[in-house]
Amino acid sequence: MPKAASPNSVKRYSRKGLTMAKANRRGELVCAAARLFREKGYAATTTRDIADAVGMQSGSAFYHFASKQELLAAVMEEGLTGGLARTSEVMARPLPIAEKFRAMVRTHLGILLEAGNDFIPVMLHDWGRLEPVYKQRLIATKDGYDAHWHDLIAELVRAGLLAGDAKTARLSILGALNFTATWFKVDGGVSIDTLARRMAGFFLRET
Amino acid sequence: MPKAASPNSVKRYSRKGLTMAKANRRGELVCAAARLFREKGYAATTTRDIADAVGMQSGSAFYHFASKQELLAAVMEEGLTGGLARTSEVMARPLPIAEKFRAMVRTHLGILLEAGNDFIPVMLHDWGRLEPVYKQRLIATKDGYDAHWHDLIAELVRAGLLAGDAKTARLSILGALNFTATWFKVDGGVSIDTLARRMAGFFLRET
DNA sequence: AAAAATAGCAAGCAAGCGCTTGGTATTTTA
DNA sequence: TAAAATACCAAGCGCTTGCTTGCTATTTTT
Repeated sequence: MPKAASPNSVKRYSRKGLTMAKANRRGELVCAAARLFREKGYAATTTRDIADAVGMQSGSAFYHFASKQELLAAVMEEGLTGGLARTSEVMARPLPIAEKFRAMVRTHLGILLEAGNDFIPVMLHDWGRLEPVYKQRLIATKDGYDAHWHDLIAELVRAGLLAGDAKTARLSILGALNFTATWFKVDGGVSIDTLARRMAGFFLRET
Repeated sequence: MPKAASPNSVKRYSRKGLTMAKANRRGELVCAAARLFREKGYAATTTRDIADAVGMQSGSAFYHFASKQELLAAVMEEGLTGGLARTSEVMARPLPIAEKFRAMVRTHLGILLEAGNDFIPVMLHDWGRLEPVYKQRLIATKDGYDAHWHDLIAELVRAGLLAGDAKTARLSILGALNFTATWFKVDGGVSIDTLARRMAGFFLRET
């Protein structure tokens, strides 16, 4: 039985070790899925929509992904990997803590709002639609992400630059930042840079 | 042709003029739909799920609602009407502005997090799945809701109790509050009262 | 008491869904 | 250069979906 060889899911789509979406057909599917999931939601997006968006027959997408769930997981993993990389880089900068906070706010808003960055918004909106087995595969990366914010905000509270307890501060700040994904429009008059400066200024207690 | 008379959609389900869900069969459908839409999302919830939840045949729900979209609109309208009533009552109280802010934060968190209040969370999550014609019917109520927060926060900024410009403050605060709907668990150790006090304290600049 | 309105049930239809299958052209490896 | 792997296409299968239809039992109105 010469069964067709399908590499289906264990497949690198990177260049020089760095995650680089859209480098091949599989990456195109992930990007198209991310865009459509963000626009219409996971459940309301059909696998035909996604295949059409990259000029494929609807069944052909299942050569690259075993299921629609695996595609959703790939979208979120792309977002988490890219976001964690950007965030780690900012955290490693030798900056005064208030400046680091401003840079982190700007970076997080970039991850959420910059054109083409649909991955994390999909995760924020459709995390509940991802089956538990796929969630587990992402939680480690997700925790690494949160840890950076945990450390950053704990230090800001200790320095008296944020009010209240660290947990309330973290949940409030990340809630406010994440919620921008639901209302921010690229052509809405305010740039990401400006929004980041204003929001950081709203939270920080300058001394 | 003795066409069956179906009152479908123009139908009051109130008692003594006050919106009182679950008072009749139609109200039961709205509440069941709200719970299921919140748990699984609008698109992933079937009309059979909803009918089953109230012990109806799947087709019978369409005696009360012309379409699944009308059911979604009814869920959101129930949330907006109830939320606006609670919010207006708080705004009318003769309180010092900082106390009024604390009361508004508590009320808003109640609308989002109290058991059985699934309506506004559905609106926050699935607003994008509502067809434009239904959106327009809700926007007036939605604006009345926002106006209260607009006035409240403008006054707080003028009084020096909130930092930054009023728009940034409003978007940040409402973002932080609304995002609690995605992570708050009733059995998560912290009560709504406590959370409200902490979040209000995080935002306010006490003088 | 007749008529009409209310609130369903039982059955099912057409369209759309995720996914599978058998095959093929091209590229890569042995 | 033969064999194997890659990256699809064309067709369609079985199931689920929102919604419709014809009918009936009960309550309300005239």
